[in-house]
Amino acid sequence: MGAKPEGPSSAEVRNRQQSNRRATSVDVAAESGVSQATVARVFSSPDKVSPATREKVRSAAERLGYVPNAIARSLKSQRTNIVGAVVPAYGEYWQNVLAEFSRQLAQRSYQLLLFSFAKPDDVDGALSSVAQYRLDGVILASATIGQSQLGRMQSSALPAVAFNQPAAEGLVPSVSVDNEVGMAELARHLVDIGVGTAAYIGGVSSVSTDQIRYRGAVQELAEHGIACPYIEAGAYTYDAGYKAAGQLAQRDNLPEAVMVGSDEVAFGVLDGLENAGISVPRDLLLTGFDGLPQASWAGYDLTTLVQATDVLVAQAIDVLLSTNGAADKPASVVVPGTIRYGRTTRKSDA
Amino acid sequence: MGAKPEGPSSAEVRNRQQSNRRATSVDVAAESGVSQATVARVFSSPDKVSPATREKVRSAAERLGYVPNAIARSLKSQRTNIVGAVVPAYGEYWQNVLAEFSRQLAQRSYQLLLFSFAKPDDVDGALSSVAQYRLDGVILASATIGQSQLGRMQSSALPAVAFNQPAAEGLVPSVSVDNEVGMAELARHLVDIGVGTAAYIGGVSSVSTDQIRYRGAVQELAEHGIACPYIEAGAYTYDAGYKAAGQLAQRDNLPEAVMVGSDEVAFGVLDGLENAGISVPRDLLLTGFDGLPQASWAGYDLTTLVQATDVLVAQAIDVLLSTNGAADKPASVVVPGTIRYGRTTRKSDA
DNA sequence: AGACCTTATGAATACGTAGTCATAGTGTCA
DNA sequence: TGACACTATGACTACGTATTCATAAGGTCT
Repeated sequence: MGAKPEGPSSAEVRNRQQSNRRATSVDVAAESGVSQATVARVFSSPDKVSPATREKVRSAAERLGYVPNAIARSLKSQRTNIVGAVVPAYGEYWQNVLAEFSRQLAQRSYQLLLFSFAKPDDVDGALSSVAQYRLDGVILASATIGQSQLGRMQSSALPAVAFNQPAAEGLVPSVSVDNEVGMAELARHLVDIGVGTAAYIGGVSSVSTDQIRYRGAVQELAEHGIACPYIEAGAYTYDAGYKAAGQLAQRDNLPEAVMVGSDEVAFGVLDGLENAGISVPRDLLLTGFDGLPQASWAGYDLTTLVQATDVLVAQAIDVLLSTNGAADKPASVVVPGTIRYGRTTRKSDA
Repeated sequence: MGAKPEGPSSAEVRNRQQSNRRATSVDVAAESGVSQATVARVFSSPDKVSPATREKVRSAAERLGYVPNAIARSLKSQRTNIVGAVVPAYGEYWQNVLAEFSRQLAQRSYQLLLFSFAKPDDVDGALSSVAQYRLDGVILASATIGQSQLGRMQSSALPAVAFNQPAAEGLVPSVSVDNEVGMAELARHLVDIGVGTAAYIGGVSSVSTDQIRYRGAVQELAEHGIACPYIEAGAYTYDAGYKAAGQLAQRDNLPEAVMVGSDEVAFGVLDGLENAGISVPRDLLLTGFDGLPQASWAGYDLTTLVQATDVLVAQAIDVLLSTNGAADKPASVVVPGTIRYGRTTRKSDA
């Protein structure tokens, strides 16, 4: 008789497993002989509970396999500990950014809820989806989020931060790399090594980062009397770059250098040029933008502007989670980039 | 007097904006003169409400800027419409898989909640985090999720599916590419083109996919009297492959072909070999595994086993969302891969 | 010892929705 | 016309937790 450890409790357990219902704080309260309020306190503010009670509750919880229900917690406390991210489904750059967000948010014990979209048209759907979950904040990545959509965000109570989306400045707090200066510095580098003619290959000309990066290149080059025609690849993909390079190669007057608006496109351009018999850097110099991991791979070894993704992301999270209602004007953080000097601008005839 | 469209309503709006509180179904009910229940029905099962009422409620909701609260809905309905994903934070392969999951889940109007981890030790934290949210299911990616952790998943009520994680078979429903046969087919391809000696470079030898892929290579090669020593790169990264290639190059007896357990490592191996003056495919043939987008890039043009990520993901989602309690044994889906023939196994002396 | 403060706990309530049950109204058939 | 089926709607409750308020116990100070 005396060897029976906890009679009613194990019956409890069996009942619950049978009914296949997760244990609640009420169950734990009954099991440990305290009130539901105390159970809640044990899991949310343990120091308000005496050590003895705490232990009693903890062990009861363990026995029942109790896990606090974050949904209920969120409903009551009005915070979800979840940050949303509206991001394009594809693209090396965004995948890297996303991974970094996820990592840093996890460190702060936030989760990341993903709202990805394949086509720009899907953004609306993603955004209205976002509104349903009462997130603690939302990251708006991708420049294909329109002004009107940003405006709607602005009027909603949801804290938001635009990531690398210069067009959002003034509407929504934003964090970006210094696109214009970065591209200008790359241009300056080309000037320094004696380039006399150049061209620029962008992804999609209507995208704000594309425009600003191009502007940086044009202005810097113009100061040295160098023109810089714009070529549109049509997408931010390897293939688009590959094709653009093919067309460029057919021209009779090849520029001495080509500046590409993003690394992923630049890889395509590089391979496309080689395929057309144009050797980089022998026949033509090449620069990228973003600083993707692949840019450092020996196969490419691309000169590019490296975005400090970790810093950008850290800033974005700071802005997002410290959005006190007292913000009169949306913050707008700009982080400088760093040039990575690769073989694609190493003049062989130097 | 008669020109005043809706007196109390606009006051309502102002009050709410002032108090900065989101409108609820109760507010909408008051505004439109119906009960809260009817408002709820308009948004969850519209066909149970007469068209007239429906319209009345919709317009009131619009006026108040009402958006249904998914948290409350989830609490009540016991389903969240959210699927969790436990995934390594880094690695090309996982990033691609994740993007595909996100895309396909969005299509089925599910959201993806990300639990990424940087080190294998962080998996525990991620998993206990997962348990708090009452997700509709969870995707366990990465082979670094241990057996005991899988066992715990199994006993929890949460539907789970292991993605490309052969070790999980029998414990948890799983979906994988056919690692063993895939690698064997690559080996067979090498045999067919006359390779006489080979080596295998894996990532981490304790990982189950690594072991199974190696087994596939070894067995097929053994049938043709070819040995295949195992070399461990130490990580599933470009750098690890690059270093491994450097060490391999110092040997005096170079194999005719090297099979690498994953594309990302293979890229490193390729560049590392070239760096050591070993030309692929002239001096050595090379195969990868996974079928990353970069494998098709002209710069690499790698022979590899392409995983049909879209199919794998679709299968995983199916298994996850159709997990009827009636499943006696965990399903275990294996999807065949397809060889991509690139320049890295194109014998120049043929 | 009385007044007072601190700590630990419980009872009760609210978060915003979905679903159950009851009810009034409307139409159908014999 | 009465019995019956069906539709549209409202009142009410439950989901599982956090928090406020009240209360009891214990400790401290003069």
